[in-house]
Amino acid sequence: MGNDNSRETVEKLLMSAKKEFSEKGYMKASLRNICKEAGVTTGALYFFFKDKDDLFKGVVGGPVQELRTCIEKHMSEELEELDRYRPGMQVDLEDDMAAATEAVKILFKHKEVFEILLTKAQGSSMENVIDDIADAMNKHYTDMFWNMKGYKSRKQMTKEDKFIVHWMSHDQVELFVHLLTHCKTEKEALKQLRGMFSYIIGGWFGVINNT
Amino acid sequence: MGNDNSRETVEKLLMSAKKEFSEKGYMKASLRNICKEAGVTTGALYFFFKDKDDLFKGVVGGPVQELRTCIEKHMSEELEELDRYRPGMQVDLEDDMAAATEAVKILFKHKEVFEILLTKAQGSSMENVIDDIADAMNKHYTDMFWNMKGYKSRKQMTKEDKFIVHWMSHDQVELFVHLLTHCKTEKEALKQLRGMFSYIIGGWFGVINNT
Amino acid sequence: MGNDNSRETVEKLLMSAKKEFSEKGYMKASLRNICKEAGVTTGALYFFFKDKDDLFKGVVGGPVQELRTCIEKHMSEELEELDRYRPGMQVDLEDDMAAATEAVKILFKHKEVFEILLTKAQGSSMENVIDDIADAMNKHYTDMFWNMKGYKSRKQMTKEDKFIVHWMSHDQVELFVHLLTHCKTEKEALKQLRGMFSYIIGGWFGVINNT
Amino acid sequence: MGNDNSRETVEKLLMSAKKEFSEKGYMKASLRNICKEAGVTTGALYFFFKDKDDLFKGVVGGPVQELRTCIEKHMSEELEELDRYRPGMQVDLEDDMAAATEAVKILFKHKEVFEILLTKAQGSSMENVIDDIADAMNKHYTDMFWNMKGYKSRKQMTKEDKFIVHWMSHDQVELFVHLLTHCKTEKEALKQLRGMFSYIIGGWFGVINNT
DNA sequence: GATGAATGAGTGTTCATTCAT
DNA sequence: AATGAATGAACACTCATTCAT
Repeated sequence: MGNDNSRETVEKLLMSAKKEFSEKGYMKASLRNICKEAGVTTGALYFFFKDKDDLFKGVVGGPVQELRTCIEKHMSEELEELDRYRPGMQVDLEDDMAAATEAVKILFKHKEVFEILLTKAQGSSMENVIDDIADAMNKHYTDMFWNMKGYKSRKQMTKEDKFIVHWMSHDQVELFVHLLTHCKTEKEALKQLRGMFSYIIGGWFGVINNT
Repeated sequence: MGNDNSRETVEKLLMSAKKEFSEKGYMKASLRNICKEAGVTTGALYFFFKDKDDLFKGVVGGPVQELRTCIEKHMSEELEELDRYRPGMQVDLEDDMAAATEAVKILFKHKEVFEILLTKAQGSSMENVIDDIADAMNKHYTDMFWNMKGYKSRKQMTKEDKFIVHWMSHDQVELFVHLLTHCKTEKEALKQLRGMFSYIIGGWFGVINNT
Repeated sequence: MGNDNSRETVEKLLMSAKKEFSEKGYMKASLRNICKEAGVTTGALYFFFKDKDDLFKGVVGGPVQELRTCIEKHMSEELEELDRYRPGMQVDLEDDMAAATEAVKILFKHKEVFEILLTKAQGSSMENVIDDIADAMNKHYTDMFWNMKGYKSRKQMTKEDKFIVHWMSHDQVELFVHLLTHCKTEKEALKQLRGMFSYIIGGWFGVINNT
Repeated sequence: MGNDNSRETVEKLLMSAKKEFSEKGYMKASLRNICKEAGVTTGALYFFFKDKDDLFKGVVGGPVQELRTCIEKHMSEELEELDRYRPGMQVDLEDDMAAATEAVKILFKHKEVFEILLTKAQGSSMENVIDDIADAMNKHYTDMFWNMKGYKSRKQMTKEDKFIVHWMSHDQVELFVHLLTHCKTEKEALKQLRGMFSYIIGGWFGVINNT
């Protein structure tokens, strides 16, 4: 079990699946096609993967995990920094930029996979991963928000505060999606990153000052 | 021609289709189910609609047109206003808010339809309507941008300028999507609207000043 | 009943049907298409024609009758002539040619219809008309045969005689089919007719002399 | 690969398909019926055959190939013989008869299949095989014709010559069709063959001498 | 005379999945 | 570890035909 032959089969299957999912999306992808392209029978596929959804997870699972880890690391670092923040202080963007740069690098390292995940996952069990990530970021940005607002704790936040933070978290994710789908290379994406940060930061201060 | 009976049949079909598309998305929706639910045979459906896609258009076409008209009206008005703008001037948000309010009202008037369009249209010929709308807005915001930047014309814009404007146009749309999918009622959405505008406007000035 | 309006409707229907049958053949022809092309509803079609097959007869019936009449006339004339025939006599081809010429003229007068009948009637009740005509000719040629052979009556014919006469009758028909489907105009067909008669006549004498 | 079970399934499918095509023709044949009759599901059919047309080819392909091979062999042999021919010579029919006999044997070995091919193939990709065969024979008989006519080459042939040769080639095929559809057994067909050859040969000489 | 609506059985085809070997 | 065969339900769509109005 797990010898070189089987590893090779799995590899061929994943390659072929990535191609098919990328071209047709999860729903229209045909397992038959994937197997034919991989030079393998359907039976073989079902030996390694429970079902279509499991195969999909096989394709996108790794990169997604990598990204999640990166984000979690970033979020805990930023929280520490937050403790040193006092209202009126100029926020140091450099750390954020470093984190975002790292994220962009991961995104482009697995460009095809993330494109599948972002625009072709409908019907699979992972069609909501991005929302999940946004939700995770929401918790983080919530803390950031009341801190910057000068609130004593999360409990002081109004319903409107919560809503706008949720949107901003979501939009943060959307920014990365946009970079991935509108830049051809990592280099190009990194070049645009700073400009987009101006927008996000501007938005944050717009919110902080006006509500 | 188009007597009460047939109108009723079409109506039942559209109701049933709306429900099915809403629950399963365009691709997984079954015409058989739709007909059964409407108490009608498949043949009847095909008397009124060319095919699955035509039925989908029947469901979403009207509201989409309504929204398009609203947006076009708004964009031409805003352009007129732009002629009076001078760098450094405080932008009057009231007109924008009025337009956005109108859009939100349309969105919530056909909430179910727009939700289908936004998240369940994959596979249909209308899967890109939102992107199309964003593109239309892009042209508009491009003009707004170089004007606010103090450029003489669109030609002075750099590649980075164009990219960021594209993103902001896209994000404008995303804002409405967010309102639609995260607010239960029109009333709630309108209440959040002002806060979100702070974000967008803040973002715009962040970009204008920093690039 | 039978006013100008209804006549016009029938005419439009027949035109449209001819076109559709010609393009797709009886089986693949769609009554829906025929009606749409004619600018008429299905109900109207069913007022004038019993069913699909009846419509087909409406299209091809007239020309077929015309051809049948022509053939019958020819066959009775030829029989009279036959009474004057004695073994060894040179057969006068002129009468045959005249008859054949007349037949070719009818065929090309309704070229499209006969092409339908010959190559696109499969599935309709008239798919065997040509065989029927061949059978009718068979009776005629049978008489001609035993006469030329010097037999006293039809009863002297062997099984082989009957078979070959059947074939020759059938082939006579096939000749006309070939002219119709391989010549563009009546003029061209008539030009080829004489050469083809050499073949048929040669065949007849080959049979008469060798069996 | 291709074990006894699967071979058996294919065999049942082909039997059942042959029966259905024979009874209803290609177009009206129902794959569902074929599968039901074969005691197999539609999925099984589609495992072995690409589509309806492929199944049809599966039924008729073998016999057609056999016939084609036979004809090609015959035509090259006859061409060699032609080199020894001088105008006025008596043509030796024995070789032709031998070839025709072989063809008839093939035809009756697969009687049902050839009947399908000749009268029930409309709509399939093989609806023109017989015409194709006739065309192949046309090339062959063209060479034979100008040789017998005493022409130096094919280029001396007139438009009328070409037309009549085309017809004779076509008629040669028609002869076999007639034998197949009007004789019950191979034995009976072979008995009639000689008589029919008298006709064809007579026809050829009629043409050669009179044009 | 003719319409517009509706029927309902039928089509070929595709699918993810299973399982004996 | 992998094959090849088979399942069976589902799919969108088309058809000739009917009939109340």
